[in-house]
Amino acid sequence: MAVSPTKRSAARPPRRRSDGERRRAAILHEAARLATVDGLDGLSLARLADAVGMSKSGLFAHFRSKEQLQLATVEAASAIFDEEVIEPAGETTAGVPRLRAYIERFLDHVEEGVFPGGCFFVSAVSELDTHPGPVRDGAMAFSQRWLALLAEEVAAGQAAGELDPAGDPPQIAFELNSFMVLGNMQFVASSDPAALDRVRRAVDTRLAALAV
Amino acid sequence: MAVSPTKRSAARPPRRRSDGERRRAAILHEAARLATVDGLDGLSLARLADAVGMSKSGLFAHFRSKEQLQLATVEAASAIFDEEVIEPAGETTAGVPRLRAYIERFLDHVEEGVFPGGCFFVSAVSELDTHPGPVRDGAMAFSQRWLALLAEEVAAGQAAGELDPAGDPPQIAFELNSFMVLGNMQFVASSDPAALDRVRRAVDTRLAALAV
DNA sequence: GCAGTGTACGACCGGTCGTGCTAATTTGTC
DNA sequence: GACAAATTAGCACGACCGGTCGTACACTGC
Repeated sequence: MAVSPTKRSAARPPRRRSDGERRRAAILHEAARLATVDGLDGLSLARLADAVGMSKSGLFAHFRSKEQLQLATVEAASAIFDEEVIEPAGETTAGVPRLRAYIERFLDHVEEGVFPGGCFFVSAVSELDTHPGPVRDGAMAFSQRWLALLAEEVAAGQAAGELDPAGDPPQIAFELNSFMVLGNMQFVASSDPAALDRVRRAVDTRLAALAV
Repeated sequence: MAVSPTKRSAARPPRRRSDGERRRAAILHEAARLATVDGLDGLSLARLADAVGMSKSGLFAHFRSKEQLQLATVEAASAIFDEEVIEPAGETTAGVPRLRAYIERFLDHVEEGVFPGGCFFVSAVSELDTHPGPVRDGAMAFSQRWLALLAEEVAAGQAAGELDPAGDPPQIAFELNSFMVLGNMQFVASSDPAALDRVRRAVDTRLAALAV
C-alpha cells in the first residue's frame, strides 16, 4: 500500500493542528468517563460537546458518525487501561507476583474512580453483549485479551513452581476475573471499598488453595 | 405511613378490569425481555407498544409515567425470577443441596433464554448502579436478597456439618455469585454454554474446598 | 340502567437525537 | 503574506423521545 513520496494520495495521513491531537484525546477521555455512566449508546453528542466545552457540530466534525466516536472511545479506554493497569503491573516478575499486581492495579484503578462507572469494559460489555457490531467486537477483544493475560501469568506461576500445575489456567483466570467483575459492580453501586476487600480475600483464598 | 382502611389514598392500587390484569402481565413480561437487551432506560414506550401490539397511548394508560413502568417491570422480573429459580430450589433440603439447586436453577434459567439478555438483574444493576432512584433501589434490593439467600444456605450447610464452619457465609456467597454473574455475561455475549460449565466447575471447586 | 373508571385509540406537543451543509476562523507550509 | 487544510460554529433536517389531549367503548358496582 506504499505510495511514492511525490504522489500525495488521499490515504496520506491528514495534516493535523498541533493542539488537535490533545483536543481529541481530551474529548475521548471525557467520552469514556461519560460512557461508564450512561453507556456508549446513551452517551449523546450534545452532552459530550457540552462537557468538553464545544459545539455539537464542532465535535461531530472530529468523528464522522456516532459509531466512529464509540469505536474511538473504546480504543481510548483500552489505552487508558493499558497505561493504568497492564503496563505498571508488567514490570513485576512474571508468575504469581505479576498476577497479583494485575489484580491489585485493577482494584486500585476502580477505587480511584478513573471512570465514575467503574471499569469501562465491564460497563461496555454488559451493555453491548446483545448488540452485535464493530463496537461490541472491540470491547470484547479487549476483555479477552485481559483474560488471556491473567491465564498467562497463572501458567507462568505453574512453570515457576509457584502454583499447582494441575489447575487449568483459563479456568482459574475466569474465577479470578469474576471476583473482580462482581467486586467492581458492587463497589460502583455502593461506593463501599469493602466490596473490593471481598475481592482481595477471594483472590487470596483461591491462590492459597493453588499454592504448592 | 399506614392509612386507615376507609381512607382511599392515592397510593391505593387501582381497581382493574379482569382482562386488564392479564394484559398488564403480558406487557410487563415483554418489557422485562426488552429491558435485558436495551436497558430499562433504552426501552422506549413506542417500541414496547409495538412489541405487544397496541398503541403507545394505550400502553401509557396502564402506567402513568415511564418510571412507573420501569418500577413495575422490575417487580415483574422479580416475580419471574422467584417463580423460575428461587421457589423450585426452595423445595430441596436446606444446606448444600438447596445451595446447589439455586445455582443450577439460575444457570438453567440463563441458558433457556427466558430473557434474551440473560439475567435481568445483572443487566439492570450494571445499568442502574450509577443512576440513583427508586428503580435502582428496587433492583438492588432484589440482588441483595439473592445474595442473602445464598449466604443463608451456606450457613445452613455449616450448621448441618456439610461445610467447614470456619468460612464466612457472606464472603462465600459473594464468590459463588461472582461466578454466576460473569458466567451469565460471557454466555450472553458468546451464546456458548461452555461459559456456564465454567461456572459449574468453579462452584464445584469452591464447595469441595469447603467440605469437611 | 346509570355512573364511574379502566382501557384503548389517534393526533399532537415540546424537546432531543444523530447528521448533514455552509461559513468563519484558525493553523501550518511555502 | 498567501494559500490550503484543519477546526470550529451556526443552522436546519427528519426521526424519535416521553407525555398530554380529547374521545370512545366496555366493564364493574350501585
